[in-house]
Amino acid sequence: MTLDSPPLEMRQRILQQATRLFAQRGYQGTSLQAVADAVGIRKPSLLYHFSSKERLRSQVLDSLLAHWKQQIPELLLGARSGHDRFSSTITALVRYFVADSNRARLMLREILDRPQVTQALMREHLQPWATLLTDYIRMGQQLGRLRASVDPESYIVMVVTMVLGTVAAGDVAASMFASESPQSTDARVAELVRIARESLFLPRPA
Amino acid sequence: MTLDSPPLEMRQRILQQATRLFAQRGYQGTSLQAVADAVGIRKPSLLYHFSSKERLRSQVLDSLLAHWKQQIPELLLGARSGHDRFSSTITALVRYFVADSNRARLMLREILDRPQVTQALMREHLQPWATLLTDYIRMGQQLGRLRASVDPESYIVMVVTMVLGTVAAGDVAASMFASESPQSTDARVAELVRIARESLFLPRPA
DNA sequence: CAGCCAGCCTACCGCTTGGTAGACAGGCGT
DNA sequence: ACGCCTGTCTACCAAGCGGTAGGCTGGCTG
Repeated sequence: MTLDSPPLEMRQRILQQATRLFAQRGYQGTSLQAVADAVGIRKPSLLYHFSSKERLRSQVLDSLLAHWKQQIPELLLGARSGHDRFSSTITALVRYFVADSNRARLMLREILDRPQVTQALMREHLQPWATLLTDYIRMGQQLGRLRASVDPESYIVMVVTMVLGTVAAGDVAASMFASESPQSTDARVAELVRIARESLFLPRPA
Repeated sequence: MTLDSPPLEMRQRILQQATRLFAQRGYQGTSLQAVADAVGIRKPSLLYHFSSKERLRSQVLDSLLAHWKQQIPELLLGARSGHDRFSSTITALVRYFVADSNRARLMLREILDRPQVTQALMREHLQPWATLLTDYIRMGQQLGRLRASVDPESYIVMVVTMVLGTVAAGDVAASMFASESPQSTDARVAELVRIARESLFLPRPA
């Protein structure tokens, strides 16, 4: 058989489909057969590239975190003022997850399925940046620009939780309103940013 | 064999264990065998009470929503003023999920696993109360007590998302900070309430 | 006291699962 | 030209799955 199109890195085609399926149906809800079907190969061919389902999971996760590890620094170190930092950070965070909601779903599922493993992963990859952000907040508080009542650590965690939750579960949660509501993801994201901003910054002194 | 202790409504013992296991390991990740073991009976005995795994799932969910359908009205209709209503509603919401975090985990898992089915369920059970809450917010806005920039529907959805996310994923998300951080669930809940309040109410005119 | 039936059991079924063994095809270096 | 090695395949396996058939037992009812 002749291949007219290049194989396009089978490994990455598998990772892509596995990411999608794990995010949508969960790890336990996705069979290797289903992944193989989605890619268009047989199951043993899949197991040739990833020697077990568990290894496939961990490499799917790795590829997601690698993306982060590369993008976070430039975003966080780019902005100048406090307001700049706030909006650039939060819009980058939101944009990353909105661009492909499977990222949020996958992350949330891992948190639910394997809390301890995921804890270790987050600590390893995110801790320096998280503490950097809390430092910024404490600085802003001392300068009198941010509310003194903000608990920096909890605030960061809450914002991340909001973003993850909104992207992964927003549409469904929004269905508690009438079916023909004009509510969109954009509207919810806008409200998220508003909530995050107004609960962080002090109102301008007149 | 003699039964010295009364059977204590086997159905509910099963529902209880199934709720716990579905919340912790997910529906697909929980075998009927595991549920039967947790209860202390054999698998066919379980299937005598719930004729299929799918039916067990739906009745687990029903029992959770029934709790809501009973508690929500009294909480929402009890409070008087706007501030009363805000704090009583949000603390009731938080307390319900904090009391047993499996409730939040289960809800989140259902949202991820079966978005459409869960959408229908939420609409059916929550819609009247959700719209009641948005009415309250709009009233508060016209009275000049709540920020005009609040988008009522999105705001409600965001608060619910925050509560669910905080209870179900808070501990794990908090691990992005150093292992020996003194951060507790209580601290995060307090910050949640602060965020919700400060982004909703207008600051007191001096 | 006889019969029934709710409730739990043992034994089993077909099917899917994650994973393995081993054949085969094509490209590549020697 | 030859052997080798990468990548895919068919065929298979044991284990676990959700679910069924049917037997036993003990308490309630006629």
